Amino acid sequence: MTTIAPVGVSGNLLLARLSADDAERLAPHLEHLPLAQGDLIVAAGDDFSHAYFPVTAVLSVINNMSDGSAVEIGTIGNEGFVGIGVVLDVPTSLHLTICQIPGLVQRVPADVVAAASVESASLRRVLHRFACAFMGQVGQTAACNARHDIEQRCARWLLMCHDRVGGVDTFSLKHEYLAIMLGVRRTGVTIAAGALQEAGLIRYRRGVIRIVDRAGLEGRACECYQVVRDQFLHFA
Amino acid sequence: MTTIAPVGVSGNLLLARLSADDAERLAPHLEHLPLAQGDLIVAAGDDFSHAYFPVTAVLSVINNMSDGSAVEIGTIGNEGFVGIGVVLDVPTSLHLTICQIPGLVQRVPADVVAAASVESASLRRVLHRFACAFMGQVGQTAACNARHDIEQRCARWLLMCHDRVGGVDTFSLKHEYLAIMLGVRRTGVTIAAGALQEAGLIRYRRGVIRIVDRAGLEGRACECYQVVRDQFLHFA
DNA sequence: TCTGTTACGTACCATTGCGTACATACACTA
DNA sequence: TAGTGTATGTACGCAATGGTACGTAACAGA
Repeated sequence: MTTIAPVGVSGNLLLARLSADDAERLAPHLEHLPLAQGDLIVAAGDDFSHAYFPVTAVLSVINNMSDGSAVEIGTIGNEGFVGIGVVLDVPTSLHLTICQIPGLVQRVPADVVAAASVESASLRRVLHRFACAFMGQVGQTAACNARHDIEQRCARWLLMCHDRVGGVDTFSLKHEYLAIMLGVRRTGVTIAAGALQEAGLIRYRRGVIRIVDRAGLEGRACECYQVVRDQFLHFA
Repeated sequence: MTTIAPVGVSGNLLLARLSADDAERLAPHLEHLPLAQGDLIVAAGDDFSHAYFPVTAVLSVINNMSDGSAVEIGTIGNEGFVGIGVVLDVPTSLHLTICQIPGLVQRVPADVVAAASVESASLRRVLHRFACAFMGQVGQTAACNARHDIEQRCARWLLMCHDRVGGVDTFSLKHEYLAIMLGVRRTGVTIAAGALQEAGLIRYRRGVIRIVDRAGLEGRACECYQVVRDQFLHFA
């Protein structure tokens, strides 16, 4: 049981935006949790035990296919939370959510969040608005998967991660995981990432990527990066 | 101003499921509206004037791209409604929504639905649950677009339409529109539809399609059809 | 019945991405 | 410093799809 206080500028942006009153509803129940890559947040079909508010971790919301493959439909970092169903009276998660970039999350028991969002219109509003923004992200991803090539999507994904790890240019990410996220072959990512590295935009070293030229990367990414970012800013 | 009464078995399934009390909140404001193919429901960035409850019409929620192309991210028929933002305190629509299969819709002014869903937990619950189900559909579509080929997606789309037009085997649908929905070339749809027709599953005649062998069509569709349908049943 | 329009069918080549197999190189450990 | 596991790089044939152009057939209206 920890307070919301120590998170400071690198805390979860939704929590940081809450009124003192709303923050007080959650604070006694907030729990810090370090996550490693691959850690399970919630499985598809399971009930949410908590709502998760990433601080430095980046989480992937994943749609599993019957053939065992998986495709990421959305990414959630410190700008959002996992557990939209908790505030929509739907206890069960439709999707698998895992930790993609290791880091810290805060979590609050699902029933606390559910009750608090029933009581407080302002809290409800913050969480509902994120739900809409996330819906926008998933929709943009659907279109992106239909129309954009691997290199563009790869660049977009790296940018979205970069935004969320909080000023750090280097983070851990294997080609193989990125391939799963994008729903493409591992070698497809190797080729795309190779092109981005050749252009001097990123630097790969055995599972660790460094963003070298962010602006250049934005130029290679599809519009979806900007669209989703603008939607979040609009709903913030 | 019409009542909910005359819709009968072919009415909107969400409205039909409301308690007498909740139905009474909306009934005085319900308005019937016939729609033609292509009619605009709400444009991206516009505020919702109404929430729309399809009866026999099938609506497409569309993500526009900067190059002018468009990709459908979800389909809404008599099992749902358009205007999730209305009940989530987000007045603005992120997406373009148009009528894809002509038919009847019912609509209620946005402020009425918003107020009613604040007052009634049971109404809110029905609408929120649909919002989650729709999120599931959009997510499945994102994965589908990444992994499944045109013929599978084509079959899936036809089945989803067939489910929603209420027992009618024949409906109006040009290859060109379907191509836009799937985010593929028009000739790609022609080839896929040709294969389905060759197999005796459908019959095309200048913009009018007839579902001949529904079970066969289900065999050609990707898993996404069943997944989305099961999700809706689960949330109904 | 003629004619124009529209929707569908076909064809061709370029490109992308898949599936697979295998080679290389880095980092850790002994 | 050699060995080992793992992450990345490369290669090749094939299938799917894109972009484009053009042919054909059904329907509508004159």
